[in-house]
Amino acid sequence: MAVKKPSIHDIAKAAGVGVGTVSRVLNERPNVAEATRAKVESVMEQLGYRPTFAARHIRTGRSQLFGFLTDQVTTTPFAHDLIKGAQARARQADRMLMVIDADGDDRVREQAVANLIERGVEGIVYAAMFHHEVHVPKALHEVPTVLVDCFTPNRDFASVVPDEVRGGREATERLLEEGHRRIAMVTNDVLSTGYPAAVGRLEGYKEALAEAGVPFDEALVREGSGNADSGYRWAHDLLDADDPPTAYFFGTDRMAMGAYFAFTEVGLSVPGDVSVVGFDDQHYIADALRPALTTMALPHAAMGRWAIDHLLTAPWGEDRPPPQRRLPCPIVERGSVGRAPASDAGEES
Amino acid sequence: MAVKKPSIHDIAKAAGVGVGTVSRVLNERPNVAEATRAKVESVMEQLGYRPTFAARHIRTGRSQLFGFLTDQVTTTPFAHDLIKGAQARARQADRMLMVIDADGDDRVREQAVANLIERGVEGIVYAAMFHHEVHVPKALHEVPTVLVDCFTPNRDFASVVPDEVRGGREATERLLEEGHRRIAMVTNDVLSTGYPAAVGRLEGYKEALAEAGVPFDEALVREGSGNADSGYRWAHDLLDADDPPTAYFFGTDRMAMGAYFAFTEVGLSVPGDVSVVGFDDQHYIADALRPALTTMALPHAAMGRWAIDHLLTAPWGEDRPPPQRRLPCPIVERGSVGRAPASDAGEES
DNA sequence: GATTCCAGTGGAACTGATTCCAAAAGCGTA
DNA sequence: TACGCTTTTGGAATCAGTTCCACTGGAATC
Repeated sequence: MAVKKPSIHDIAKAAGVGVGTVSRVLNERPNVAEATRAKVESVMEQLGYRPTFAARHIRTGRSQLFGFLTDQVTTTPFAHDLIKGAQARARQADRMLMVIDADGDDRVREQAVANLIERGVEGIVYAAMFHHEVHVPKALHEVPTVLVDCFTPNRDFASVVPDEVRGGREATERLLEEGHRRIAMVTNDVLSTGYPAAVGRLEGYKEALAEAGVPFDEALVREGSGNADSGYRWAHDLLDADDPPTAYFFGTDRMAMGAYFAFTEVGLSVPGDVSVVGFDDQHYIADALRPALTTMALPHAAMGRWAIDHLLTAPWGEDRPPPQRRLPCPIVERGSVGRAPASDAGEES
Repeated sequence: MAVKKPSIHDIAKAAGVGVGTVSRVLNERPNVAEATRAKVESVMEQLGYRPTFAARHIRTGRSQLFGFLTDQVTTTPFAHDLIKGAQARARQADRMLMVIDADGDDRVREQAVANLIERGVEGIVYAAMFHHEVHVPKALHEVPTVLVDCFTPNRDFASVVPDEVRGGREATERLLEEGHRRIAMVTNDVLSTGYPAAVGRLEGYKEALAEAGVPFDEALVREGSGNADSGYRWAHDLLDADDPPTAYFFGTDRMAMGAYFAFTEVGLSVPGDVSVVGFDDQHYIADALRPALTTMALPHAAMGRWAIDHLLTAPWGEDRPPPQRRLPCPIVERGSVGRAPASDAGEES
């Protein structure tokens, strides 16, 4: 059977040196004679030596490890970008990531945090899959923590979330820029949920209109539910109006997709007849639509990166209020926004 | 500043017992007097004791850890189901998962494997994001490994992949069952790639036709490229034929989505006029289409589960050829398959 | 009353690294 | 040749656990 893995002592014996010397070679410390270093290295090579990380960890106290915990059933394809962003930053700092999907189970969640702490993580990223308020395991207070795409009621953790208001504003501005004045907005959830993604995007929409001097018209707003069906229905509903909108801002790409079907059914073309901006940049959908959908990207990778970066660089243990960071949602230009019909264009024409 | 974390020795001293006793309590070993156990536990509670996993690992040699390595830029939302499946199985066995996205970079990949080995992983899952042949870092031979959704040329690793042929067959059978006889098939990639997903699904399509006694008709097959545009174009192309198909089997859901647009444009309704089956079960698309798309699900969660299960239970070190497992792609019935028009129905009617 | 037996316990040895101190070796200069 | 540096080296102590062996003391058996 496989022989026991060699330890630093085996290497020392085989190379005829002391363990200290082997350790020095391993860590590329100075003050090792070139000949000795070569000798030790060749012995390591020969015996197929691999250092045991756990031993180093226990002695130095450094685990070089971060925990990454996602909080609930992730029916979204978002998780991966978040993880990738976090991991990229972690790799730069020579750290690894332990990913756990708690899958909406509170016991699993608690257990996961305990496990991570026992494994000595230097910090934990707690990521939600959509922007909302969360209640986290109390054990998180034992270790540096950053919340991603979520926040606690009393803001007692650092947190990084998308800037929904600004996203909504910029989406609307893009449409105004092309001369549109009758711009419909379908929220990505009912407002009564209080979700920042629903409330904030609408808020941004209003801000942009106000700034452009376009009066807000209640009749152009619908409370959607985020899915394709909802987009389809509300699009038809808005199309039935006396003076239908020339542009649509949907709170999700999925709703925009549903709306595309509605437009196709009534013979309207995008962006010739109507312009559309989505939200989320689910590129599998946005890229696949014809024409491809212009949409606001959620800064998942950036949030993941920010979270790890904060864990790496922030001074922990001090008591000042933890930062609540908002990251912008960049617009992704594809092909669904066009000039407003001349008859409808405002003062710009 | 925060006081040093208490160790097992601190607990022993505080509780007035030996370290051995504390260890016994910690591991719920027998032969500890009830009073002692209670005393020790209360002290642990008081001092906020957390065992240090690394120390246990180093002594017992058990890391309770698996590595999960994805091999390239994962533009797909698939990764997450795979991870979830693997993690669910790992949790059952009280193991954790270290996830690394190598992102197509060979150096990162090598480095990642080395890191995982140094961290003492009990095994590594190497997952591709689409079914194809891969070349893996040689260091993987040092540790039990399972390949997911991929395989090596000489089959020297255990591997678990979707049963593409069977998936293609069952998708086609579903259509035949409803009386369709002119069934188009658009492959999810050009066949010259040799990808099992492209070649295999077509193969299954042919098998199903043969079994049903329906002659294979070259004119009903197109080599697609997987994306929505490709589906849109080939659908129009097929619709232009003298005797257009009554049913379509697309190698990806995205192509099916593109085709939906084509059907809408020419005024055909699904499933009344044409039936459609997709592949991949990208539910964000499949659920969002109207009607929702019937499609074949890739067994991602099942593959992840199988991989960890194999690592946990297979006898390692023996030399028999590693298993090459194929898992079925279950059909997900939604609403896009209907009865063939009477005029077109075969002997079944 | 002596002899087993065993549950309960303490603590030394060990795991594989790092760290640090003391000692050895090498080198230049007086 | 002796002296003082610096460089190089060996190895004990340490980290936080587990494991195992030896030792109690009380109950059961003879």
